[in-house]
Amino acid sequence: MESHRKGDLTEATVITELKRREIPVSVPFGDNERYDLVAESAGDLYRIQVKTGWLSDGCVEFHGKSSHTNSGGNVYKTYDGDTDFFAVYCHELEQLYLVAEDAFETEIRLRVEDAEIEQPSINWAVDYEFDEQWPPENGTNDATDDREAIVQTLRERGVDVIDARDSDAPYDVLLRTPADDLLRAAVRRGSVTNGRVRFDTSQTVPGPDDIEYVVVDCAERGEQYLVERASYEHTMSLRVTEPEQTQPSINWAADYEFDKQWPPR
DNA sequence: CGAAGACGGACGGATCAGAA
DNA sequence: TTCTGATCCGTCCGTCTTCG
Repeated sequence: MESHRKGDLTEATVITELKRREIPVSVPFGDNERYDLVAESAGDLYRIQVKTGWLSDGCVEFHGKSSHTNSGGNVYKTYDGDTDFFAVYCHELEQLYLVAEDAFETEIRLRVEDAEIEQPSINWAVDYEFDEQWPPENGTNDATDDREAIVQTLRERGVDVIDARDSDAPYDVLLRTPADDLLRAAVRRGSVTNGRVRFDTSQTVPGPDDIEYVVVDCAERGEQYLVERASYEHTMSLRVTEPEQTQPSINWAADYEFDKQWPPR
């Protein structure tokens, strides 16, 4: 079967699977969007890109990238931020998987058969089965756990941190400088996507009137970053690898490492 | 060192718009 | 009407990196 028909079949199958679970599904008008479906859970809308998974060496494999050809050859583009989840349907197994867009870079293999050598890095397919992943967690408990862990790490650095969790204050913590100043800060978990440390810059992060800093903890890089809230307006990411095109406006993660920024001048 | 994951690329197919 | 380039897609494969 040619690729487009197979893709259509997969999309139809995924819609059927979602409807069978009584999940509200919408299909964007036209095919100009980089997601195929919108699914609703508890009032939240999630963009879903449907992918066909194929069985290879005991793994369900799929690509989280699109490719096309131009005069310069092949061009590959990831769905960086254009979708929330990949719904992967494997026709051989008749199984639907749900993988978060930020769970990998360009490709992931979900192991369905036992590996000859057990490795902690194995992505077991059962962990990604749709019913295991849906509904997406709203993150409330995770956020609390994250904040505690981040605060703990800050204290291990010797920073005097006052946790404002139980207050109504817009900030998460107060950071006491060696000069005895108290700085209002939000703490957020960061993750590496396409060579950039990204963190939540949505409306849940207070504005520069309410906080002075955002502490970003990136477990993947084992690093904490200190970002001045006034240094960005809406979005912010920190470059960890060289981009294809160098730009003067790049925010290099190394410049924001906590130890380099603390204490603030 | 070997196995598995990650990454990048080649290739084939379809559709559409614009130019010749 | 035909051709070409751009924009999508899925499938397959080679190579590099990581880890036990």
